This record gives sequence, structure tokens and C-alpha cells, in this order.
Amino acid sequence: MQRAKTVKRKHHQTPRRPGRPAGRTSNDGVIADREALLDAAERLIRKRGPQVSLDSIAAEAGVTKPILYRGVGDRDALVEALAGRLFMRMLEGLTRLLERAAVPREILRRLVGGYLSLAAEDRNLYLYVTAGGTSDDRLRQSLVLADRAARQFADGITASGAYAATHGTDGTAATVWSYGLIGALHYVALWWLRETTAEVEGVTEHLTALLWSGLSGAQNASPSEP
Amino acid sequence: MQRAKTVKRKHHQTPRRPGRPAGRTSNDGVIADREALLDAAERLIRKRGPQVSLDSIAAEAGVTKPILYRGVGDRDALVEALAGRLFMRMLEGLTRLLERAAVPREILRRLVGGYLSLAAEDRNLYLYVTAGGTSDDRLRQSLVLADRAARQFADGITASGAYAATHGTDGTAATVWSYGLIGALHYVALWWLRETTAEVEGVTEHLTALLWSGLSGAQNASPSEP
DNA sequence: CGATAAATCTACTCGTGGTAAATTAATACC
DNA sequence: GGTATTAATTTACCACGAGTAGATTTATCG
Repeated sequence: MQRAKTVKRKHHQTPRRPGRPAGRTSNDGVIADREALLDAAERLIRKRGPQVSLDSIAAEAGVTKPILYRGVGDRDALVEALAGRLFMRMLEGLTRLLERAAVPREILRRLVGGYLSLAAEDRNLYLYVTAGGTSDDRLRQSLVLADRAARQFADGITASGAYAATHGTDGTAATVWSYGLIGALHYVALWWLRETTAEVEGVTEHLTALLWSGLSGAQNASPSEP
Repeated sequence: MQRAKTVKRKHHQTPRRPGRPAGRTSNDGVIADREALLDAAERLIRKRGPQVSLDSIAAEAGVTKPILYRGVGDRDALVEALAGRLFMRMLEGLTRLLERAAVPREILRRLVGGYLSLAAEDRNLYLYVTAGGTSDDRLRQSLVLADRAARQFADGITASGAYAATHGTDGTAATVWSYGLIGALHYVALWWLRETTAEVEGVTEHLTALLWSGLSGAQNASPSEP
């Protein structure tokens, strides 16, 4: 309601002079409200988009910036934490999608479609978390998603585990496959999250075809529906 | 005088009082030095890494910030221009690599290996250009690279053009394939540019296997060397 | 009751992108 | 040839976001 330029204070809050808060007998729940801070960050990012500042996030949480810093650390730590929560949710969603076994290509199709749909569900959060140049550890964390998704997928292919056959022996192969997979998914998701025109089914179909048959399948098999 | 931390003035330069410069009769070569500014930006990014500021870039070019802005526009425009130059160079390099025709899988292998090697050659510049969340038009520009690379690749597969068979009919398919391809390449490149340990041949081999056979090839064909 | 510790907010610094105002030289006009 | 106007450049500033130091108030312990 108010906020002409920058949000400074949460709507109906008393001005809260500085100093130790009255009433609190000891440090009760110092760790506990980390989740509340992350919740507030998620809420604001959903509402306002991926461009929100730490000041506004703190305001949304009803605290000030130093509290936010004490609770979750610096900006990188915040993004890291939000990415962890988001990726965990996406992973659970994907797992649920794959509960009932299916043929391998159908598994892949569900993975791709699920990834896109789940990213679109948390669009702003997904953009916030994956923006910023995928620096250092962020990328590595997204690999948890890729790796577990790939493992899940491979487990669907064969009981013996084709994934372990390739990923288990050679660490480089595992990493390359994970990065390649997540890169393809992520870039297609980035594009699709901007284009509201294309419907998810077609995109899923095309990407699944590419990931399934690879480029060797480009000669005879068109990725479009027959 | 100036700051100890950030370079403010190029080493041996005269202080240059403000005002219109003496000697220049009219605006000669206003457009011409845009390339010189971009050269300076490239030089400094190569030297100092992808974290350089616009101030330091202007200093490297021997001009001041407003001149830089007049010459190339804002930061996004600078990145755009540098990305255009880099991708053009990479595309030329890839084209040279594919001049002598080969079997399709070998073509793909050269594409992947060439992409990685060329990115590593301009490592800092590649990171500078692809950092920043791949927002909006940057991503679209990298598609020129992906699209032309894919076209080149497809032309190698069949003379009739498998690329046209899929890309020509359905625009969505073309876009999805391009984004997926460039995403896989870029993410693997990002990882590999950090890991100095892995040699390019192995990474190329694994990624080529993934892109060629797709995930359906994971059951029987291991991506590692037989 | 007084001193110390804890917890919080205010107010600042610092760096960076971006721009307006000041400054100087060239050019046009009489 | 002298003066006003215009072009080109630098300086100095603004806005804004991340991160932190210090002021401020309350609880707790002697």
C-alpha cells in the first residue's frame, strides 16, 4: 500500500525503536526463524519477481537487514538456500511423477515435462535461483537434481542400472552427462518461461526426442508427432 | 589523488583537462573507435578476468566513461557486442574445423571439441559474456551460434538436409533443439573451464556420446572408450 | 540497584552502473 | 578580427544494492 519508491517497513508494524526486544527471555528460536526468513524471501520473489533486493526481503520478513544476515548469511547463501529448497521440491515432484513404472522413453518424457512444469510453477523463484551467472557452488548444487534425476531415470531403464554402468566407473562421464542434461533442460526452460505461446506438450515432445535419440536420430526420425 | 584500489588512469597519460579536445577539426572517426573500445574491453577482460568494471574498461581504452557510453552504449550493449564478436570468432573456428567433410559422428565430435577448446582459449571473455543470467537477448544471440552450428552439422549428415527436415517445418522444434544443444555445450563448458584437471579429449568424447546416441544409447553403449 | 552482556535498529561505507553539469576548443556570425 | 554558439570532453555527482559498524535498548547477573 504505501511504498512510493522502496519498501521500508511492513505495512502495519510499530516503528520498533532500536535495542534488545522486550519480552524475549533468552535466545529462543534463533535458528528456527531461518525457515521463516526463507519463506518471506520466497513469498516476495513470487510476488515481485526475481529482481527483489535484500532490503525488501528483510522488510517482507518484518525484520531488518542485519537480522537477515544473521539468519541466512549473505546473498549467495540466501540463493543457495532457496535453490536447495526449490530443487528439493522439484525433485520430490519428479519422483512422484515416476512412482508408477513405465517404459524408459516415457520415463524420460515425464522427467522433461515435469521439469518444465515445475519450473513454470515457481517461475520467479526459478529465475532468481538460476540467475547470477551460475557461479561456483550454485551450479554444483543443481547437479544434485541432475544426478538424482538421471539415477532415477537410469533405474527405470534397467534393474542392473545403466546409470551405474556409466556413472559408476568413470567420474568424468557422470559429470559430463549431468551437466549436459541439466544444461539442456535449463536452457530450454529459460526460453520456454519467456515464451507464453508454446504449450508445454510440444516442447516436451521435442526435447524428449532430442535427449532420447540424440543427434543420430535426426536423420530418419523427426521429433514432431507422426 | 586517485584511489589506491581501483585503477583510475592509464599509466603514463597526461591529465587531460576537460573540454573539447584540441586539433580535431570535426567529428572524424566517431564511429570508427567503437571497435577500439571493444578491443580495450577484451584486452582488459583477458588480463583481469570477468569481474572488470566499466570504469576500468574505459581507463584501459584511455577514455572516460561517458565516451565509452557514447561509443558502445550501456553495459548490456557492451556485453552484447563482445558476445557477438566472440561467437563470430568461435563460429569461424568451428567452420574451419569442419571444412573437410567427415562422417557425421566425427563432425559432431569436432563441433563439441572445438566449442570447448575455443571457449577455453577465450576463457575470461567467454565467462564475461555468458555471465549475468543469460538475460533476454544474450541468450537469443547465442542461438545464432547454435543454429548455424546445427545447420552446419546437419548439412554434413545428409545433402538433403536432415536439419531442414526437422527445423524447416516446425519452428518450435528448431528452437528447442538449438537451446538444448547450446545448453548442454555451455554447461559442460562452464564446468570444464573450472576443472583444470580433466583433459579436453575425454570430456569431448563423453559429451559427443551423449549428444549422438542420446539417452537411449545408455543401455548398451557405454560412453567411455571400449 | 548497578554493571555487563545480548539483541536489535540506524546509519553508514563501498563499489558500480549511469548521467548531468562544468569546462574547453572549434566554428559561425557580424 | 572579435564575440556568441555549438561540439566534445572531463569531472563530479546520483541511485541503488550489498554488507557492516556503532548506537541503543533490554535482559541478566552480581
